[in-house]
Amino acid sequence: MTMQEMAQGAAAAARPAGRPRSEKAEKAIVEATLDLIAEGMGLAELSIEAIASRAGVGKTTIYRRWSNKEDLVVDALATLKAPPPPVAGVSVRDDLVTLLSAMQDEKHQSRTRCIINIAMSDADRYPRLMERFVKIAIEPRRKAVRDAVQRGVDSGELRPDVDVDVALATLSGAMLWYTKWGNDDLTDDLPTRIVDQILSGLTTR
Amino acid sequence: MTMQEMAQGAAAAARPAGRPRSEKAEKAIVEATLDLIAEGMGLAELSIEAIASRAGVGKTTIYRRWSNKEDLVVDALATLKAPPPPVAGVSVRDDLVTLLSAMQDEKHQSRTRCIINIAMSDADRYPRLMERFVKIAIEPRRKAVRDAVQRGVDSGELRPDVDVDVALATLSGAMLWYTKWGNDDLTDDLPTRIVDQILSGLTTR
DNA sequence: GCGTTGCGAAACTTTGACGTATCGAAATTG
DNA sequence: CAATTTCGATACGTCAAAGTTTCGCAACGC
Repeated sequence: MTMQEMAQGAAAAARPAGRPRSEKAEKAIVEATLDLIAEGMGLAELSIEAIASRAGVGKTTIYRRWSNKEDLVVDALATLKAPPPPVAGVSVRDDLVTLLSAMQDEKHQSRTRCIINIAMSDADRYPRLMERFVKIAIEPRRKAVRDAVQRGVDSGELRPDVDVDVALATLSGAMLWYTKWGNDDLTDDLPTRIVDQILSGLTTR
Repeated sequence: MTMQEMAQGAAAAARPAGRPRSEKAEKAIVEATLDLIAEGMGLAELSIEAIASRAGVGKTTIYRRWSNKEDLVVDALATLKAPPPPVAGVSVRDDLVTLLSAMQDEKHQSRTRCIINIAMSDADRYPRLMERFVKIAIEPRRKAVRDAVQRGVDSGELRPDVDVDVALATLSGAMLWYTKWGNDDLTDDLPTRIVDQILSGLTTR
């Protein structure tokens, strides 16, 4: 074995000779998949042929990489690097408003709308997909809100007996509710109204 | 026309002679449809043949009554008479706990699990179905919570500046969140914890 | 340049559900 | 009993999508 062969084996991990797989095609396939999901297509209706057509790619090129639809979707979703929702600053109230506003904005960005659609519609079926999906998409957002609330408890800004889990469910659930069944009147001040009302409570003081 | 013919015409609305349609078969079809939906089958995967098989019925018997899948599902869902969630009593807090507890219980009853599954998964596609579905399943529950909150505002138990819509989203959304992504630790006191925390707020007093 | 492998396009087979038709049996009216 | 209609079962043609194969061309290593 020559030194060149050794170096090649280590670096390229045994390039098998022949035309290398197109990185561009792979990208296009993943993009097309996410686009179709973002447009509201459920996993059941999502067809390989639609993906191939949208990506301008032959079906062969897809099947050479993924053996079935679920594998492809798993990988596609994995590329949605959970952007740690915009980090926050000083007051709990402002942090929460920032996080909820980000959630609201994401409903309009087609790329992250995937997350909502999949999570709401196809979560139960496709359990294998869900495991990974929760990890990459749901958990970071959950953690961001949870951390903000916990920070408030630690700093004394919030009551020490606050149930962080319930607070998380309340805040995120409210945005979820409006996203799904709101009357399209998702005004910009909605996150503010939600946060302020949750923080101050409903009862007369 | 004899009197007998008249009476018969009025009572049976012109029975056309021949074997009458089996009420039992009709029931079995609707039941099978709801069962399959409750088991997590989406409308896309739901097949007429699966319904016929489950109901122990020929496909003919289905197609004789409904011309397509959507019509059948609409009628099936319509049989889920929205049970006006258990009426409430005196304090807003108790009323809300009652309503949220009812929501929690319904997640375990397969018959009403249909509502959640359909609402979350197939709401966007099938708009014609949604119109009727919202009316019979979503709206009554929404109204019950909203009324309870409004009652509290009117009685002075809640602050007069409470945003009823936001309160509704907060309460219902929290339960929705737990139902969908909760850690299975849906303890019986969850509704109590949610209501109490929303009522009292998070900030130190 | 030559062998190898990937490419997109298209043809192909298979699968599963749709919706219709047909069958003998059963239920009902007259 | 005769006519009519529904019953469950099954077979049928259609269609959409899955998944496989083939083809001519392109890209890479040697």
